Amino acid sequence: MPTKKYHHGDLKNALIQAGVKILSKDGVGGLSLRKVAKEAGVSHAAPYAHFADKQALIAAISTEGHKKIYEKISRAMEKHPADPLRQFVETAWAYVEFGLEEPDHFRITFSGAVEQERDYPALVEMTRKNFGLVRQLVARCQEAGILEPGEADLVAVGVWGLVHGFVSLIQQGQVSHSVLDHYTRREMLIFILNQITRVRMDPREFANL
Amino acid sequence: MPTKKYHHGDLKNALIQAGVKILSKDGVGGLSLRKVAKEAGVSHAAPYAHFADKQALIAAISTEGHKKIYEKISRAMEKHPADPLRQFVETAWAYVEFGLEEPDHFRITFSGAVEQERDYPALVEMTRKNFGLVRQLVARCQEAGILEPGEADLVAVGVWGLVHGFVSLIQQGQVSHSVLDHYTRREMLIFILNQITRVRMDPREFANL
DNA sequence: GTATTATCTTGACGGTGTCAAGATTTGACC
DNA sequence: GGTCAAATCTTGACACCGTCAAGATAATAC
Repeated sequence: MPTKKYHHGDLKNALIQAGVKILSKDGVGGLSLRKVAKEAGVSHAAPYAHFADKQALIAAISTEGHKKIYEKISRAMEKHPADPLRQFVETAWAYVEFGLEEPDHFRITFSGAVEQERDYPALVEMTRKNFGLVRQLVARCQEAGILEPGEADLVAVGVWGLVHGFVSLIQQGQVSHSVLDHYTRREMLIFILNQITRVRMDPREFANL
Repeated sequence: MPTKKYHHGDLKNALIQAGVKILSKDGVGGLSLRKVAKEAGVSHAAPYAHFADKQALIAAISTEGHKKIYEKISRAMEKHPADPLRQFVETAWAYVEFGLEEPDHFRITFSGAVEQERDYPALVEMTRKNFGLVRQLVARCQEAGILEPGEADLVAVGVWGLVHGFVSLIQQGQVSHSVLDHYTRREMLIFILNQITRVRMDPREFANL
C-alpha cells in the first residue's frame, strides 16, 4: 500500500472502492469517472493523476474483482485440503457466490469492457494467478481420478467456462422456472459439475456439505 | 429505396446494420447513437422514431446477433442430420466461428449491455429459440448415448457455458502459447468437448471432418 | 383533396471523457 | 531550514454523447 501522502492520502485505492460502490448502486451503465470522483470527494479531473483514462480505472476495478475471486476461491480450497472433490465443489461455489453477491462487479470484470487487456499488466497478472489456481486444482483432480486426464490448461478452460456460463445464465434469468422451483442454486451447480466429473455426486447430498 | 429521400424506407433495419458495421470498425466502446445515425445517413435524432433509447438499439443489435447464430448453428445441424455426434461438433464450431469472425458483435450480444432483457420481447424470444435448439440437440445426444442423461435444460447450460467460455478466453488471448502452438482452434474445441461427452474423439481426426 | 399519422430535422439541455493551465503539497537535496 | 522539482489536485474549457421538444415533410387513410 502506498504510504499516506498529501491531499487525499490514498486516492487511487479510494477511487477503485468508490467505483465498486457505484457499480453495486447504479450498475455498469451508471459508472462514470465524474461520479467516482465525487464519491471519493475530489474534483472531476482528479482521477487523471492516477489513471490514464476511464479504461485504466475499469481495468483496476476488474483487477480488484479478480483479487476478490482469488481470496474467495483460495479460502474455499483450504477448507478441505485433502479432499479434491470437495475442493472442486467449494471452489466452484465460491465463484458462483461472487457472481450472485456482486453481479455488476462480476459483470464488468468479465464483460471485456477492458478492450486491450495486455495494456494493464496488473490485470493480466491477476487473471493469470486465478487461472493458475484453477489449473492446479484441475491437475489435482485429474490425479485423483475425479476429472478426465489430458492437457490441464484446456480442461481448466472447460471447467471455468462451465461455471462462468452457469453464473451468466442465472444472472440473466434464463433458467426456466421449472428448474428453479425444484433445485437450489447449489444443487444446480452440482448437477452441472456432474457433467464433467468422472464421479457422480448426488446434488441433494453434496449441497449440504 | 436506394436514392436519398426524406423518408428512408427501412431505416430501422438500416440502423441495426449500421450498428453492426460500426461495431466491427470501432468496437463496443465506439458505438454511439449519433454515429449510427450518420452512418445510415440521417440526422442525429432520427433513430428515436424507431428506438426508445440506446438500450433499445443495442437490444436490436443483440437480437440480430442471436439471429446470425441461429442461422449458423441450424445450418451446421443440417449438415449431418443422422449423426448426433457430428451435429454436436459442427454446432459448437459454428458458434465459435461467429465469436471469432465478429468478436465485437458477439461481445455486445452477450456482455449484458442490455440491462433489462425482459423489456425486449424479440430478444427474449430469440435467445429462447437458440437455447431451445441447443436443448434439442442435447436431448438427441443423450438418447444416442453421447452425453450423460439428466435434466436436459441444465446439461444445455453446461454445454453452452463450456463453448462460450472457450470463445471468451480465446478472444481475450488467455490461452497459453504452449497450447496455441500445438493445436488448431478446432482441435482445441474438440479437446474441450471431450470433457463432457461419453465418447472420446481424437482431435486430429475430428478436426478434419 | 384534405386530414391524420408516421417519419425525419433542427436546436437545445445536462452529462461525460479528456486535456491544458494553474494552484497546492510533498519530498529530496543542499 | 530553505529551495526547488515533481507529484497531486482544482478549475475551466472543449467536443461528443443521449435525450427531448418543436417543427417540417412525406406517406397514408378517408
